[in-house]
Amino acid sequence: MQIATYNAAGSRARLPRILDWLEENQPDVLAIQETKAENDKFPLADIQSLGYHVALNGQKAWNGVALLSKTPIEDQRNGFGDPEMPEDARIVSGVIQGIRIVNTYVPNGNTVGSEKWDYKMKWLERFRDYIFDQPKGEPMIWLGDINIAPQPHDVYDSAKVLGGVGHHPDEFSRLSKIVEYGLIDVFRLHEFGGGHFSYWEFTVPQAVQRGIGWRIDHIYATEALAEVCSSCRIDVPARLMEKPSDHTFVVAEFDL
DNA sequence: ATGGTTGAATGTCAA
Repeated sequence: MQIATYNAAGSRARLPRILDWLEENQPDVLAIQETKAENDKFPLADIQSLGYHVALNGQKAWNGVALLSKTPIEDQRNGFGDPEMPEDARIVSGVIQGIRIVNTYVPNGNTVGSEKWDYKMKWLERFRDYIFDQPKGEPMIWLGDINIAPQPHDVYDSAKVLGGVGHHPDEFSRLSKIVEYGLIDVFRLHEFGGGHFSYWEFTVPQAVQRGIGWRIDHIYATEALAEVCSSCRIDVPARLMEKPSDHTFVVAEFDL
């Protein structure tokens, strides 16, 4: 089973990239973030025509997540389902082939100390409870744009950006409390070194070529699933194609 | 390097 994640930075603007990648790679599941479209504006028919079932949690202009699957998606759940939390479209989850798949677009945080930063901290704390509410012992995959590069070698220059958004101790501690549930970052089962990134800022010229990137798009799996994860790769060439997103695809293979 | 680029929406915000 191949499962992938992609922050599209606009599902309509990125439709050619999405369709090309689906046709070429034929993943069983693709989790998309930043669809930036209300559900009725998502390019549903184009994706369905490639044989995918789609679960949507969209909103106008910003955020928005989608879950694509070759097999039916059961028990779709959008958001936290918590009246205490804003209803911005950042979570879509469903059960695919018996596995609970949770696709998230974690808040960016903008600037350390800002209102958006405070929301990111609150969101991560609430998401810890969301994960811990999942039945223990059942297989689960959490993937998406995590907006945190948790280790020094997950960013191009840790010393330079440490303490800023995306590479801050307050993010590290909150992410740790989520994965304490028993979630394993499957990319790090296969790659131990630096220089592997999934996101490069639009505003940095030749960022990919210069290695100025971040690994903030992750795939986490519960232990039994992680044990059968045979590969996890980042599709860097897809970031170099025409009209790319600022992120690229991360894909993991599970031998089920 | 305090600008730079992009998307969605159409003035301006978010990333």
